[in-house]
Amino acid sequence: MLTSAIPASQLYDLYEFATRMLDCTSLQKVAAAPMTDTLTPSTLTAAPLYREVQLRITRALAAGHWKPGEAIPSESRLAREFNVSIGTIRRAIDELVAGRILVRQQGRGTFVATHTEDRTLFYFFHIVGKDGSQEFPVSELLSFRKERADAGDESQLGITRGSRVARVRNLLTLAGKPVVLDDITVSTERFAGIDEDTFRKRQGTIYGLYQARYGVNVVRISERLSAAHPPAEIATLLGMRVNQPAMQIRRVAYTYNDSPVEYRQSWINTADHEYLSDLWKTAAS
Amino acid sequence: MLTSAIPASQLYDLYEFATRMLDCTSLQKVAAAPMTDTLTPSTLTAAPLYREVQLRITRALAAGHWKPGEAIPSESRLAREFNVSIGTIRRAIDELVAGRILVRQQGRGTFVATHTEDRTLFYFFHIVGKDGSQEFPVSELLSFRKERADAGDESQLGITRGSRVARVRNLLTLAGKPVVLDDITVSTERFAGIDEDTFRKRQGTIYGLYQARYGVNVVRISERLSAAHPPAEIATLLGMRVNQPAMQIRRVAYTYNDSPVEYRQSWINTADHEYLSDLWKTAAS
DNA sequence: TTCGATTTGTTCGTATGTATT
DNA sequence: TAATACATACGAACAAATCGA
Repeated sequence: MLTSAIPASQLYDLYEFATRMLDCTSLQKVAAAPMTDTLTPSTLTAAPLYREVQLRITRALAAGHWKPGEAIPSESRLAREFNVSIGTIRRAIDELVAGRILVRQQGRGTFVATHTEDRTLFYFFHIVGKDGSQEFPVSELLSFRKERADAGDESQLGITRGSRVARVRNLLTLAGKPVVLDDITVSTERFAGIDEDTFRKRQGTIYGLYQARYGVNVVRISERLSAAHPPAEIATLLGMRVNQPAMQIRRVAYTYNDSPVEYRQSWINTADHEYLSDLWKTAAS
Repeated sequence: MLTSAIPASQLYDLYEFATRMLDCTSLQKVAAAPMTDTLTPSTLTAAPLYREVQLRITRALAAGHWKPGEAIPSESRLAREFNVSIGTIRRAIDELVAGRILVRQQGRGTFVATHTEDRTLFYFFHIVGKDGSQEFPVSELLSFRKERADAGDESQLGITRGSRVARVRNLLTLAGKPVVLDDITVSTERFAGIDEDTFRKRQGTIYGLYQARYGVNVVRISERLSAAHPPAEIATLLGMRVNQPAMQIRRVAYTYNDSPVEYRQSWINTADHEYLSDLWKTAAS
């Protein structure tokens, strides 16, 4: 859930935003302390300063203050606004960049990451050919329904049972073969007015749709995989014989502050494809 | 997920990234430049200074200069040795810490990560109960053989066909039930004198054994998952009925410099357990 | 094309805080 | 208590990329 009390519809300029944050932050004494003076050990700093800055930037992102694809204010500007050194700003942004939430570009600025870029796609899409080839999936909408949330939705999405949800069935094709069947559930409260056409006529990925049209920025996913025999209906859709094993994935997608926004149950035909879990090649190779 | 309008030529960000890193390796001349002198901007430094430092620290680790569990020299000492500022040293170490290769402890020092700590175990072990519970597996050695490398070993481990390998079959039990069957292959060249007793009488994890006894530090793994019917023999070992689906995992474990050291084919009984892929909860939550 | 302003990237140095021994 | 080591924060200077005049 969004921790900020600021409605996303409202727009504040940065200064106003910063002051408001100063007012409503509980750790205000830290930030309000005169940084220009020598750092008095009065602090009681439960958290270091860069975490406070990071938290406030994250809150601004969650509040939709800076839209995906847009630049956030420059480091020097943020340093002035928050009254901290530019090094502290960089430190705060570092982790957001590492978490693919922000993207830095030398000479241009720092931007809110979008789901429209190639490299972010394979951060969330892990199906590759058994020969190791990475292909872009072709998406086909199979069905769209509006229903009431069940127990599973309640536990995975943190919404109350009986609230309204949209369920989308989507088929992904790789190299002409059906490979992934997704059953997607989202709350229609968060995605107000979502309908079949929204999905059908979208450009790009589903997470790109969430981001561009609803301001919901998926920044992290958690997946649980197992092997099972899919129901006959699903086996057919995936072009599988009955009694052939498939991989089942249950995914929860999160936006800022670990707030769950989408629950997705998938079946994967692993005849020619597999799930790649590559625990990050860091630069420390 | 995506309409495949993008040419396949743009696919490989990872590849591009890896290549850049390779270039880094080939920039040895830079690293060989006398760091003891004042840093002349003459360098042709394609890579920044902190990368050079990082590379040299990594090389020292790979050379077994500092053993797992031991402290590396202090930041101030390293700064003197390399004749760079302490900030540059910290920057170089940052990524190694993020990659779980080093561990910092305030007031104590910076240590080479070991596979004996609880928290590092679940970095490489992803099987959890379907209720989300994380248990410590009990390991049982089923067989040990020495053979010649086949084509699979050649491609996965980068060793020549016909060279000597050791093959270990290992069963992992969780909460009293057999869940994971591992078929492990390593080169006896890298693990000289390895035998059945080495595995049987080890303390702790297998990667802990590699680390403590052979100085081989596994720092990264890459896994490819699919669903299949296991052979009857394996189904029996896992307490599964025939024709019941299981998850198959092919894992390559790497040490420093992306050098492969172990190839492991696993079967998972996903009746009560599943594979957890949790793309890092960063502190930026 | 050149130039200058802006923005991020790198490196240095210093001071101080905090945890460990 | 003192010394050591990592953690945080500040600031300065310059490099490199970008963009528009």
